[in-house]
Amino acid sequence: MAAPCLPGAEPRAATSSPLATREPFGTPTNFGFPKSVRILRTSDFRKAYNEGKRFTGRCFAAFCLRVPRESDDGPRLGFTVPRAFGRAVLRNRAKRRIREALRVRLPEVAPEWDIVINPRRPAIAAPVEELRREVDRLVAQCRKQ
RNA sequence: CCUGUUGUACGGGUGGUCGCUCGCGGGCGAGCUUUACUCGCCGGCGGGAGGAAAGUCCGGUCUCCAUAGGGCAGCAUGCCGGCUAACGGCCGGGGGGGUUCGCUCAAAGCGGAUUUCACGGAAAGUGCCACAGAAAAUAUACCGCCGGGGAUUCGUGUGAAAGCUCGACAUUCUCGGUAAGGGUGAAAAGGUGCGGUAAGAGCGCACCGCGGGCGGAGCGAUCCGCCUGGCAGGGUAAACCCCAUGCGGAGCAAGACCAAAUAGGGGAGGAGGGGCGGCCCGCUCCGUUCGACUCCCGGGUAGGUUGCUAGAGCUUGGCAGCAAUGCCUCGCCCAGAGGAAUGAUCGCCGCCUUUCGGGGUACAGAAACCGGCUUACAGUCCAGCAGGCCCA
RNA sequence: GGGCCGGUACCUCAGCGCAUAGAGGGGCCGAUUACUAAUCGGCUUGUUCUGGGUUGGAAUCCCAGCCGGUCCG
Repeated sequence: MAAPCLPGAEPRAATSSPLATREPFGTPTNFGFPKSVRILRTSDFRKAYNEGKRFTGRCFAAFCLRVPRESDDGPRLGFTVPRAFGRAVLRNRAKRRIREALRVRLPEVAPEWDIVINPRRPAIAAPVEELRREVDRLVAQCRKQ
């Protein structure tokens, strides 16, 4: 493979960050994931589960809730992995892989969304391309206009 | 050299890109009159999972409840000595059991190697011991053996006979002696041998075992020797229990501070209630006028800071000790998150495997912190032991 | 961070030191019926979760482990 990573998803995202220098094999740059864009409160999780729109894939289920916000610190993201999913190593791996796949696409999502992700078992071993495809479908639903 | 096993050390390396979190110092901006301080943004440097972080089976540190106090109950531990902050852990020693080898004709015994043991008490008491067996815990009825007496039958002597005398390899009754033997059973009231006897028996003797005493060695468990007693008396305490020792209870969601939330709203009960745990005592706080506390209705907050990581810490060298470990010394700072970071992805190299396309690379993720134990684990290094092959 | 409970046939369970480890359901075979269901008769099945230990003897007692469930803060 001459250009092994990111066949389709990468180029237009990079344009939104003028300071980023383009690396030859780089994934999109300049997309942090600080605490301010994470869902941290139990009440926020509750609301997303009860009122959010459900989006189901093979590797995860997502609950998306449109929240009116005056400031533009959205969109926000949260993860829930139950104990029944597996041991701690597996829970962490599933969560981290989905988070990284979604992190680089976050600027495309409209800021008014709260998204809660429930990973599923296949996310532990699924190839990266499959994860990116599912993230594509999720982002398409919550895209910025 | 290969395989197995036990212990020990390690448990992929390197580079690119994009992130997360903590710390350090820098620039810019804002709050403030300025310093200080706080907040935001930007880029820089440094740290960032384990040997088991796991299971939560033990022990502690720490915090609050009284400076953690007395008794009962409960739980745990249980040969001896040492180590340790402590332990149910570790080290060393003793004793018992198993396996194996040697001495020996063999057994017993002795010695070596290896392995294993929750190894206080069954002469404080209670319970239980199926089946089999005469008997399963008080030892003694039964069978058997032996002796005395009687009856039957037969024989013998005498006699006319009845009967009497003596005897028997027989059958049976009765009185007594005895505990050697009695198919069993996991276990049978010391064992073996000789003597002894009507038959027998520690009845006597020798050796072994056991109890008691004395002496010696050892800190001690215990070992060795001598004297003495004919023998105490089954097993089971991972059955109840007894003895000794230890344990107060809860746990970082412990606990402390700040902010927010207010009204001590309405109603009913009410002399006791809380700290306090299974119970009692004791201590302490609040209350019986101004009403503690409990219940119901209604309402509010469930955010931040701290505890939070420099420690029974790691490491270099030396000394003491058989060792566990301790002491001295050189150097080091090594995660502190909080819906929970420590990652994702792409190369190259290493290792294993291959049907030459490739595939695989263990067990596993800190949650206040330490010391153990246990369990999981691809592969690699070293050492010990066992087995096999090759060379000399 | 703590407490408690369970694991026995394919399933649901009983059994509390001396059993050939049972019951119900299921399954299989046969009878009945034109056929099926129901009914009746017979048969089938255990590493008692695993590994040690105590005992003469363990599903049962003790220890360790594995798995599952549940409760409290």
